[in-house]
Amino acid sequence: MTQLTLKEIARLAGVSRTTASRVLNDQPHVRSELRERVLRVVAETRYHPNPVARSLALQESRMIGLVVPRSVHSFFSDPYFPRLTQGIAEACNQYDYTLSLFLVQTPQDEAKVLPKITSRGFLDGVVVQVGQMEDHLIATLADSGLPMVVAGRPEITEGISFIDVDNVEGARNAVLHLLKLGRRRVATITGGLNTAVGLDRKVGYERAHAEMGLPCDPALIVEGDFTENSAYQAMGRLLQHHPDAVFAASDIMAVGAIHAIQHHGLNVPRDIAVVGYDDLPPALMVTPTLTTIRQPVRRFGIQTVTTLLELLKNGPQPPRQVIMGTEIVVRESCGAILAEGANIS
Amino acid sequence: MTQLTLKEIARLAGVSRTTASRVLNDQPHVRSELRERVLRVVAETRYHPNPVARSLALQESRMIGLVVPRSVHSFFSDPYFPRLTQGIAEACNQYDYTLSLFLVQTPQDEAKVLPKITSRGFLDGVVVQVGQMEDHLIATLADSGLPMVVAGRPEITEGISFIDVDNVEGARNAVLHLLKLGRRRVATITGGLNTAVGLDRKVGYERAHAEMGLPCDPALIVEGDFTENSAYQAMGRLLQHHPDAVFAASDIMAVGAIHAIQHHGLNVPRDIAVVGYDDLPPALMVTPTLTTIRQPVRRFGIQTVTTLLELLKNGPQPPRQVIMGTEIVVRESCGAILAEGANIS
DNA sequence: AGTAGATATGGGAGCGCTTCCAGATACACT
DNA sequence: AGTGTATCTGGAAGCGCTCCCATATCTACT
Repeated sequence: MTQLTLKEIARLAGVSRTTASRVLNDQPHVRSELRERVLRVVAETRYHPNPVARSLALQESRMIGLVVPRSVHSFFSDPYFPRLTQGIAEACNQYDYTLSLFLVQTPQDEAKVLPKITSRGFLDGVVVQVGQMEDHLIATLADSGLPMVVAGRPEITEGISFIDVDNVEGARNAVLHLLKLGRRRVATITGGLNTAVGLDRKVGYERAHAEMGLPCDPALIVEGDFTENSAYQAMGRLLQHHPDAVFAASDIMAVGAIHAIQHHGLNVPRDIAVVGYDDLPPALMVTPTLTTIRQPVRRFGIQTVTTLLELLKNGPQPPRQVIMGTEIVVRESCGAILAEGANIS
Repeated sequence: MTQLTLKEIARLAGVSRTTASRVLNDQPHVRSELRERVLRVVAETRYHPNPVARSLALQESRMIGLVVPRSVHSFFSDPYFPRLTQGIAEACNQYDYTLSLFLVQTPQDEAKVLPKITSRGFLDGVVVQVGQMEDHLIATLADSGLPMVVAGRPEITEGISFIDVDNVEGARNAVLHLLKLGRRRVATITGGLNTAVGLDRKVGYERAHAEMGLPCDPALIVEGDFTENSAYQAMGRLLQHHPDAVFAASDIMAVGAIHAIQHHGLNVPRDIAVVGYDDLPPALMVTPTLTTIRQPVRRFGIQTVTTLLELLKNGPQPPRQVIMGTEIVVRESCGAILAEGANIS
């Protein structure tokens, strides 16, 4: 079977390449009779235009890249990355873009992959998942001129479009939930305070107290590092200060906290209520099941793409910075469900 | 800044396009003086050839696709997919290929995405993750002529290259492990027996018995469907037949089985030893920690790519079918670690 | 000095598509 | 019939690269 090209289609339909091209691109100035003839030939031969040639001529590839830097690799152990990818891929399908994936694990990868990403004409735009200490990568991409949207909050936001989840608001709601259930000594195990996420969630904790007109006891704030073990340790220390609730800045840490509480012979949620953050599978595996903050990860991915596409459509313009909300998922560990009021003691 | 092209580079270096191209592609027939001059200009201008134009001229894109059909979406909830992707991406980086991702979730997606995938010149080859009932997709891709490797075992293997993990051997080792620890009433909770994986693991169970010259008691074989709940139910039924060990065809099911055993007041591993399959996070979250079969998922992804690249290099040829081994991860639930010999009762 | 044979060089065509633009055709008027 | 306008049509150039092939240059011979 001879290689199918537009020229061949045109020949078969008895028209010129131009006319055939017009038909394929739904352009005017083609007699409906010819249009039909071309469409029939296309259908019969199952012809599809060569996207590479098309990209070259149009100077746009209809491809966008997703760049995942090495520091994000913790994400491979939680469902964040797959869900994000799913959202992004979904949006790409919808808008007829192709997604290509760049996992940058080593500096060598970076040296190899970055030039490719920024090569003219290869990608129309790029989504970069923010990790830690990736200013360099983001800066390089930013001034390559390639349209870019950052998923997460980059360290420098100047002139950069990004989508972030409102960690302050999420944490605030978590803590507010506990306070409204009548808990009055609400502790927190923070994430690493060298990360934006860790800091934001701590701010949310403080803000909730301020809103309710309650003081924050510094003894009830302990730093963890997002691992279960760090939270287990942290909870051990917290217990000396008799909290009646804990907000852990991640589900994994919440699990660590619950284990610590239980090993001290106390009951969750009766003695100490717990709220986590992320709504990952561990939240359901633990006993009692975990009340937590769910992030709209899939929608987040979609948002990332739609924002990028807007950037593409409208050319260079003021960067867009979108902050998305969260939702609280109430389960057993906060004590809201099992016993109404009885817990307020 | 004017658009950089090969022509421009050639002009700056005072040579022809051809010569410049030769230098960039490490081809002979260029005086070393000229070569250097060109390289210097390239370095100064940070020029990188336009990959799209290159693809068009070379008739190869150096892109491969990863196609994930809708039925694989359970994979989004376990780390299989991220790890596979990681392996694939790693290999792509190494061999200078770009990976593009196609999530085919709906029939509409399929209609939209398939023509794109099979368009001439767009992808050099494709890796298809096998799900359930995807013969159609695989068949379509197969006879589009696009070089293809299937990750997993497709329903029809005729003329198709695929990489699979040896589920029979993995299950066999799991059960052998239990038998060698002296267990004599080893039950199994199988996966859905309408899936290749479910069937293979059951065959492994039987084969282990055959090898040891032991009979299989049909009462000790119960079908689950890979969910925790199905295993919990199954285990309940199994208990009436007094097994002293259980091989569950997935970790999730092993967790269900352990819960059931414990709720009946029995001890794992003393009364009943348990071995799972997959080595997913739940294996570590449960008490006692789970002995299980680990799949080489990342290496699996890499293998998938190297096989595809061989196919690309050597042209159409007999399909390659690779079966990869597994390894057993011994933890507490099988009783091998805590008590040597004491369990043999 | 002359020539075969190797080695360098660059013009030009081609990859498959889009699109400008000039020319052809149709239609409605005076 | 003749002009003007709207509507079609297709040749040709161009997107940025590779590579064939004809030509130019350089060695090492006789």
